[in-house]
Amino acid sequence: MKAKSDKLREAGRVNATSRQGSNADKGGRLPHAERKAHILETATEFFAENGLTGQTRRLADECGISQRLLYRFFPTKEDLLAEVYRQEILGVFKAVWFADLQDRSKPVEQRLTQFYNDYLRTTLTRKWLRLFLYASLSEATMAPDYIASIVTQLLDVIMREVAHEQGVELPDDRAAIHEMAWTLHGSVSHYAIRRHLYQASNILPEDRVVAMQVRMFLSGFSPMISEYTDYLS
Amino acid sequence: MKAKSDKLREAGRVNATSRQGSNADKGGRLPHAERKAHILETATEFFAENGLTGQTRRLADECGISQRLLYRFFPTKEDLLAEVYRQEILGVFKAVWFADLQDRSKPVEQRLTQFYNDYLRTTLTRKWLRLFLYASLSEATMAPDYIASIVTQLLDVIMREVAHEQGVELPDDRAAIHEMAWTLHGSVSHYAIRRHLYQASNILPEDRVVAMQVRMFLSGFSPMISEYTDYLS
DNA sequence: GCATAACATCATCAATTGACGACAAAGGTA
DNA sequence: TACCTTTGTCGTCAATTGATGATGTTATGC
Repeated sequence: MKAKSDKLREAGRVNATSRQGSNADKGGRLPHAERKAHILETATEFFAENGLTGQTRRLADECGISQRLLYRFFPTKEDLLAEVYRQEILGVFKAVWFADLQDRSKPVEQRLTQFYNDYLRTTLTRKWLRLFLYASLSEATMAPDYIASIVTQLLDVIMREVAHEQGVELPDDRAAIHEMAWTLHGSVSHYAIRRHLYQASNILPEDRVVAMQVRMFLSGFSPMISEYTDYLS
Repeated sequence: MKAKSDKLREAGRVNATSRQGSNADKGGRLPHAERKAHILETATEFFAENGLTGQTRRLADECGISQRLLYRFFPTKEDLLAEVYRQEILGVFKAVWFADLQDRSKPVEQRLTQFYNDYLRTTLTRKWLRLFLYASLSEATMAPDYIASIVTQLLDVIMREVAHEQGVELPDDRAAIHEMAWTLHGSVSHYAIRRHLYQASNILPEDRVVAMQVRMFLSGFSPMISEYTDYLS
């Protein structure tokens, strides 16, 4: 196109100003690492909205580059998807959560509300949830075991801490312990799904919902354990 | 290409012979209504597994018919998808649930466990969940308002019945009431998602999980209401 | 039998889509 | 300036995909 080639030529003549200008909208020439990072960032948003079947041409449009250029950074679309998943899905879990959840100088109700407020804000975002669901629905096994492992460890810690503060003894069945913790964890997760997927309106603010759910979990904790152990006898 | 046209011709012959051979696999000639029902049934399974972007040719293969025949029953793929959604997603809610949930001759714990056991078995199946999630993720607005309306009414009934049995007064805020009921409803729903989507292993049987979750909800009901009303003062 | 309508397939089109070779432009270096 | 590496685009291929006209095939009424 004439307009585009004119713009490029002009950019070559006026060095400093045009470079800064094109850097802002990623329209100009970029070093390898920077361009790749920009593609990954855009691709995350793109696939989260359009699904993993979104087309490379439209992604290239969103990036403001030609479709061919995508293949200079990623050999195939599959590789791009794998990289997005690795960075944006697996890379958001914080190690500090484990430490904070086990800080017994604070009441467990405070620890849980703080954790789940942070979890909702940083992990259960629209972008993360939609990508995760698209990946889970597709047969492509994008290593969900890693996430399962992390969440399982979180559930273990939560149950141990609550049981300790309430002086309740946990059953031996580890699957049962996890299922009890899922009562709270799943409730929070489903709230996020509702909010970001079903476009539900008229929803209370996050911190209010978390406070209610944590309170209910702690109040029902001992009776829930009883329901399980009573059944066995 | 020669190879391709040969393959197609051979496939046609094989189809013809096998059709005449067995009528049990819907391979033969069928009246309009029967064929349409069979297509819808197969399409539900097909799109639930492969997503709404699944191709009409593969669906036709699953049906054991030619791709062209699909368009004798549905003008476009969109129409087929809409019909699947209408019949398999919207058509599974039972009116009897409302009556049973309000039958005060039985304790509310029994009513809730019975309802959610039935809900899990008949509605939150793998097929239903995957289709519903695919539809929710796609921008295609497949009338989620209808489902939202039904679920909202369910939540209203549940909260009213529990509050009545426990002698607790509900707050005025309808959004808050719904959010409290979602604590249980979302927890059960997320259990189904885990089971059918994440292929989670080592999960307790459904009735045990429902019993635990209902028990916890009832035990934490009053403290949850307090958490809400206390905050307002 | 035979006509007719319904059932079903074949062959194909036009648009889409992942992928890639050829080529141009920009920036650094001697 | 001449040269080379890196960045970027154009044009295109082969396979896929939704859709449709032309054609074959079977049941049913007369």
